[in-house]
Amino acid sequence: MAPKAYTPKEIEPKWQEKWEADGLYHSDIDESKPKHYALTMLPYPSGDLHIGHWYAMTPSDARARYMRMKGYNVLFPMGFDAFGLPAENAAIKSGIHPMVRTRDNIVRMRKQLRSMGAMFDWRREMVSCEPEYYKWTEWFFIQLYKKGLAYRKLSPVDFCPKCNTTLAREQVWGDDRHCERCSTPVIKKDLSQWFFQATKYADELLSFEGIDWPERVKTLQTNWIDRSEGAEVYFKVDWENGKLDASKVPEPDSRVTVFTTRPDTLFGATFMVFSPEHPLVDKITTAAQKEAVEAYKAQAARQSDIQRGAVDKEKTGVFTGGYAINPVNGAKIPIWIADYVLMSYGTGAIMAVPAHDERDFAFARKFELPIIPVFQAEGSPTPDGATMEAAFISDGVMINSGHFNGTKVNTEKGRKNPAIAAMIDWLEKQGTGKETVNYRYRDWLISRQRYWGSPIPMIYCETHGWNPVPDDQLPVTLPEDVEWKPTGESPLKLHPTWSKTTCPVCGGPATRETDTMDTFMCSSWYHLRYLSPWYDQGPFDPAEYDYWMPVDTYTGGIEHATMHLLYTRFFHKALRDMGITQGNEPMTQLRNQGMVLGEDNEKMSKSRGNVVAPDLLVARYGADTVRAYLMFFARWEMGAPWDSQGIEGSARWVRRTWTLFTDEVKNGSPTPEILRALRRKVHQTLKRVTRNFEQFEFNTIVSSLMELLNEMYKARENGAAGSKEWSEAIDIYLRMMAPVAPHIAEELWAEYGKPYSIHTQSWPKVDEEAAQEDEITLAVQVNGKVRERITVAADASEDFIQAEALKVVERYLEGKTPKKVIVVKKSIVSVVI
RNA sequence: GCCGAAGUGGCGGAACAGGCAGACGCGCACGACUCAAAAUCGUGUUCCGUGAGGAGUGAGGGUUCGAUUCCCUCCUUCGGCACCA
Repeated sequence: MAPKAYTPKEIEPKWQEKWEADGLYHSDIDESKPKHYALTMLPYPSGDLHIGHWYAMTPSDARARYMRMKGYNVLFPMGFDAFGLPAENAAIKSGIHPMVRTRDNIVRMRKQLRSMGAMFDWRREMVSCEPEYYKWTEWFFIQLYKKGLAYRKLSPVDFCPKCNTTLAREQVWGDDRHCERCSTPVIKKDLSQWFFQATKYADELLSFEGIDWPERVKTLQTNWIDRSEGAEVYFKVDWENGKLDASKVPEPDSRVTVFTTRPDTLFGATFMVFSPEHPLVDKITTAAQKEAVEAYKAQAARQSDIQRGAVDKEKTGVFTGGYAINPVNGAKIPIWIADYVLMSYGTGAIMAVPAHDERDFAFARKFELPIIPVFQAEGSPTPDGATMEAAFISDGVMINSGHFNGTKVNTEKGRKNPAIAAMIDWLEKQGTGKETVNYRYRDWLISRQRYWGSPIPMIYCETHGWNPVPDDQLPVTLPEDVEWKPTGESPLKLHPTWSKTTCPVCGGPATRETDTMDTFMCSSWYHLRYLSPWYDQGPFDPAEYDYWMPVDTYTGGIEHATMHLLYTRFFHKALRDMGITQGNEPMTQLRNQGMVLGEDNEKMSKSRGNVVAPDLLVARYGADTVRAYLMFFARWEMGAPWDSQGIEGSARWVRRTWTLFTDEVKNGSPTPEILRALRRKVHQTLKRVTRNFEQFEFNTIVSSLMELLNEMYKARENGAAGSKEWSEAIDIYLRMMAPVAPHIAEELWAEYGKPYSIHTQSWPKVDEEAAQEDEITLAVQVNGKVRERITVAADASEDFIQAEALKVVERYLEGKTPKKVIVVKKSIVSVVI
């Protein structure tokens, strides 16, 4: 009998339909089983499923399937992150409504997702642009607002003067920072926008206690938040020329606050630098300096922080004509503006200590400002500020610092540095400063001047200010009858009636917020909507929450390390403090996959023409082969360039499995050794594959199965087919293969008359005894070089092994007695002469 | 500049906890089958050397009987941040 042909085109849709019809992958609360919530990052419905989606999702699916076979009640949902810029830009170009386009794309992508044969529970699908979903996105906004975590403030944004709109960061192109649409250079503009106070949680976000996340992600988040310890110091500032009084502690309304990590160097502050955007600049600038200051401000406004930050840039700046009083010594120091001070970090103003800061040093030398060293290396001659060649930054003792002289200075930050501790104590006693922690992390800017996003459910009334839309009026839905104008103005703003409403307080005429929310807001809680997308009494059913949360395993790309993952953690913690969620973290375990590059080793992109289309691969090889190859061809967390030849190997493996399992069984008369060797290989493989699944080592899962298959071919040659050991091998092999290649495993399982479905079977148990070796080959080293090998019984004594080893390497011993012989059981004998 | 990850055959990669480097696969070579080719099957495939043997996991050093694995210095590539006060 010739083997049946392997026809994935028939087998795969057949099982996909049956699984669907049987609800095989429905996950429901079952208190009798431990739960496992496996989550993979949801796609943006761009139109077609990319090979990158497959690379992210199929190993995650395989592991979810493995967990299910291990006895867990597994939830593995899928949905769409459906709001966002591309759909809106396409609408402006083509006139097709984003909702129409997005829904079309989702229909197509759903079909493509189904072709993967993943165990998604489609009853739990969520789509973030549907009103049933964004109703709750709005609701969450209101909860955060009510908790005092949402606020409005003026914030500089990139603005295109020609299109008359703000631009997202990805819409600003090139080194000259021009508008994506009309190529006009962008400028910065202050707009009043909504923020979430994420910085309130900065310290807590720095703690990763109790979560198993990659070190890499933890480092990225830690660096992103960038906590630094120091002090704020208050300087009295002269903005009505000549009214400075050094003897008085400045009143809050007549002072400027600086943040410094080196308050111990305060005596060396010889000038002050403000960011050009600092609000006090206009007040302190004297008439004589006004022209120069205005010119400098205009020039700085055209640049981004990043351009301004270009490392080796020559220092520039302008004197304002204003002065400040150094609170420690009453010195009158000039105030400059310079673009190396950023409004977005600290307080936008610094005290400049040129003797001990490289940037301040360069600035002082260029503009001939005084340099006063305030500490020096112990026992060395005191440096002269006029002739110093570089800022001094190491351990030492304080000098030129009044009663602080002699205090030790080291390079530690914060109170670990005795000089800093002493200065902070003194500042706090004087009321001219206090210990402070500063973060690079900023509050989360929520507002987008765009149509295709969740509306911000706020209403503005002339008399009652901002108020949230009442709950019973949620969701605020997007109007459909809008015009797409290439002016860049949000259609919500242009709509004749949409923004007109009544004030929830007084019932008088009021206007809606026409900005929409950042789409990261949608993705900060989608894992909660999956729990019960049908639920309408709240964002999720608490019963489902109690059973499934937290997410046990979250998988996705590293590119979300600082944005999405940080927002989600913040969101969860904020909700926790409102009693909406429980526990400190939303996701217990995180794993990141790498990227599939094009065959040219470059990032895949349409313009490069190196995109690999999964649909074509499925048509040619079947989903099982594509899945197997994606798991096999690279270390998952690393990724690798695509290899269109390489997939042939996985295709061969799948076909060879098919051939072996459907081919005529030749009954033979195998020796007991052959059968024992077969069992040994089966259980050794099972042991490895189990470990590999636990540790996300997908590539070696497939290679172990390939090895076992090769071994089974040999065993069959030797007559093993038909034995009970052979049957066991088939059974265990298929169970191990099922998470990787679910269709062929199901088909062959049925072929053997085993009970449907293989995907509800349990994961096999390792027979440790069967996995043991009878004989062991040891390498024998002489002075670190492998010279011979010996094969001994597994239970051979150490003395016996040593004697055997010395016998075979006699000719390498040069007649000497070995100084030392080390026997490492099961592996090596090391002889030292 | 700072922080992080990674460097192993022609290629992707393997090596559980410091113990035989190169599993598995691609590619390539040779052979079988075929009129021929594809597919399939078999054999070989780190480098140098006919050989015995020698070298070898980015480079150099160290610890150790023994290092891809641990430590130090350096180089390269990739990612993040970047005048962060």
